[in-house]
Amino acid sequence: MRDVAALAKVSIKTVSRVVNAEAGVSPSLVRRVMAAAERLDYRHNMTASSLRRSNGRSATIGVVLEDVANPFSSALHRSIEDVAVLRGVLVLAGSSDEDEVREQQLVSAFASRRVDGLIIQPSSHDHSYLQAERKAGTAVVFVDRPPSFLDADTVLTDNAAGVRRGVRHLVEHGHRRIGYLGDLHTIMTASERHRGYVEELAASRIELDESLVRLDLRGIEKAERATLEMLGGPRPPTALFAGQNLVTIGAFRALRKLRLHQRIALIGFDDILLADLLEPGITVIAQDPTAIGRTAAEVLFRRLDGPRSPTEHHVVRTTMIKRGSGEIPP
Amino acid sequence: MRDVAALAKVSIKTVSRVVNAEAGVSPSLVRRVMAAAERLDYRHNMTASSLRRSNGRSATIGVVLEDVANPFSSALHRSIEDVAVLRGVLVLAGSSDEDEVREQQLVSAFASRRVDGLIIQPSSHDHSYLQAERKAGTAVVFVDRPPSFLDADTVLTDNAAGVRRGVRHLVEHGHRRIGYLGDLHTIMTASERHRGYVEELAASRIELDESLVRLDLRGIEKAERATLEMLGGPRPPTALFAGQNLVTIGAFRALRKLRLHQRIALIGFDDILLADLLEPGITVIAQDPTAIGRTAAEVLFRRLDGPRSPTEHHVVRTTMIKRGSGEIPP
DNA sequence: GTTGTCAATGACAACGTTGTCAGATATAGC
DNA sequence: GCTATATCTGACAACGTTGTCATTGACAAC
Repeated sequence: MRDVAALAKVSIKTVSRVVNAEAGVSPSLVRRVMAAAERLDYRHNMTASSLRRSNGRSATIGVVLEDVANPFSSALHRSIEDVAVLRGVLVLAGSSDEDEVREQQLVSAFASRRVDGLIIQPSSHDHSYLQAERKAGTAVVFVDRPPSFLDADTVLTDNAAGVRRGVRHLVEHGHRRIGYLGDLHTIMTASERHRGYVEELAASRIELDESLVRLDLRGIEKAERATLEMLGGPRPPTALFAGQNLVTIGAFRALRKLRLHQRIALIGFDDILLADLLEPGITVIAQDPTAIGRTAAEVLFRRLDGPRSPTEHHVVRTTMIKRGSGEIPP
Repeated sequence: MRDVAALAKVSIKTVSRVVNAEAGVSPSLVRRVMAAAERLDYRHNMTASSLRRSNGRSATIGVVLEDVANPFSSALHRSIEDVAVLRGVLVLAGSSDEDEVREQQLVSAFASRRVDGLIIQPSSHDHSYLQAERKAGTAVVFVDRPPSFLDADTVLTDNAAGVRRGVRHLVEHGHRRIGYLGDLHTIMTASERHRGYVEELAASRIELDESLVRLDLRGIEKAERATLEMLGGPRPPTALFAGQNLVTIGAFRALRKLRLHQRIALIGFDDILLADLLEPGITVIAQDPTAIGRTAAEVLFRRLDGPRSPTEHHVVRTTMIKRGSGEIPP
C-alpha cells in the first residue's frame, strides 16, 4: 500500500480509501491510485485490514464436519458456502472424523484465525469449551446434532419422526416383524432414530422383539454381517429398517446375497445415490442436507448482524421416497 | 496478550515466548503465564502473528474445486486436508462450478487472505492471472486438469490411457461397434478421454463411425436421451463407453429402460458409488482422487519448504474394476 | 574486586492496514 | 475582500503480534 501511495503520489490513507471504495475521493485520484495498484499488482491484505478494523471481522467462517468427503457433510458444506459467498465470506472446512479431540483442535485452529462464526456438526459430548469463543463474539450454530452443556442455535433433522414415518409405512403394508439396524448408539442422531423405531412399534401395539434389533453397526461390512445373522435366525423379520446410509447398503447387500431382496421389505434412513437404479429401488426416508446447511448459515449470519436474541432451534423435515423396496408385502 | 502479561506480571514479549513455546523462559514464569492465559481465556491471534512474522505464513491454504459436494472433488479435498493437518495447516475451500469468473474470484479472495498456497482444479482457460500470486510467493498446484498459459506443478489422471484401456477391454471381448458418450468437449479431461477412444479404435483397426459418438452430454438426462437415440438408430453399437460419471448413470438408465442392460456392454470412466450393487455391476475405469489430492498437497508443501526447482508433472494411473457390464459379449 | 560469560527478560519498532482528527483547498454568500 | 461551509487529503496512532537488541543479574575465573 505504501508503494502504491508513493507511485500515485498520495498518502496511504487515500489508497486505503480507494481500495475500500469509500466516498470522498476525487475521481482523478481514484484513477491514479487504481492505475498504480494495477501496475504494482497490489493485493489488499484482509488479515491486516481485519486486525485494524473496529469490528475485527475476518469475513471467514469455520465449518467442522464429520468428513468433508461424506455426501451428507459435503452437501451441508456446499449449501453453507452458497449462503456465504453472497456476503463475500469464505469457508474454512475441516473433518472431525467423529473424534472429540479433533473437533476441539479444529475449533481452536479456527478461533486462532479469528473466524467470525462456526458451524459445527458435533462429535463431542461436552461443548462447554465453546463458552469462551462465544464470549469473544464468535457466533456458533450446530447442525445435524445438538450440543451438550451449551445453549446454542441448532438446525436438526427430525430423526425420530422420520423413522416413525418409515416404520408406520411398513406396518401399513402388513408387517409385524420389523427388524432395526442402527449406527453407533453414542451418536445422538442414531439413538434418536432408534427411539423413533421403539415408539412407533409401541404406537402400533407391536411387541418389541430384541432379537430383531442390532445397534452399533458402523460401516457397510458390519451391517451386512448383522443382517445376514438376523435373517438366519429362528424367527426372521419380514421387513428391515436401516438407520443410516451405509447400514442400508450393507443390509441390501445381505439381502441380495440371500436372494431375498425381492421378498423382504427394506427402508433406509438417508437417501443413497443411485438407489433408484437398484432392483428393487430402495425406499428411503430422505434428509435434506441442503436445507439444513442453508438454514444454519442464515441463522449464523443473522446472529452476526443482529442483536443478541434467544437461541433458535430449527427442525428440518424428512421426506419418504418410495421406490419399491419399502412396499414389498410380508 | 497485554492483559495476560499484566496478570502474570511479565512483559508481553515473554508471553509471546511462552505462547510460541520458545526456549529460554524460566519454568516458573512459564507456569505463571500459562495460568494467566488460562484464566483470561486467551487465544493466540494467528492473523496478527503471521502479519508480524518474518515469513508471513498464514498456515492456511486455499483449494478451488469444481464443487465441494461432488464426490470426486470432495475426495480430493479430504486427502488434501489429511496432508495439511499434519502441518497444522487449515484449508479454505470453494466451488467454482466450472465458471472462470468464479474461479478467479475465489483465487482473489484467497490471495487477499494471504494463503500460503493454492490447489486448483481449474475451470478457466487462461491462468496467466496467477503469475502475480506466484511472484508474491504463493505456491500453486493444479489438479485434475492442466493450467493454460502458465507453467505450474500439475497432478493429473492419465485420461487418454485410461479410456484406451477400457476400449481395448471391450475390443478384447469381441466388440467392433463401440459407442462413445462424452462430457463437454471444452473440458480438457473430456477431450482427452475422447482422444483416447479415437486412438484406441485406430490402434485396433476399427473404423471410426461418427454415428456412434455423442459429445457435450452434461448431466444424467442428456446422457440418457443420447443413449436412447443412439440405440434406436439403424446400426446400434454392441458396447458403450461412457466418458464420465453422470454420463455412465444416464447410459445405464437408458439401457435399463430398453431392457438391454444385460445385452449391451458398458464401461464408465470414474467409479460410481454402489456400482457393484447394480445388475450387472458396472465395470469402470476408476480414478484415484485420494492419490491425486495427497500428491498435490505434498508437492505444494515441498514448494513452500524448498528452494525453487523446475515444475513437477505427476500422472496418477487409473484402475479397471471389472464388475460384469464390461464383460458382456457382443 | 574485576572481568567475562551466559541465561533470562524486557523496551521498542515494525508488519499492513484503518479510525480519528486536523489541515488544506475550493466554493458560495455577504 | 472576508468569512462560513463543504469537500478532499494526509499525519498519526493503533490493531495484536514478533524480531532485534539492550539490560539485568547470577555465576565462574582470574
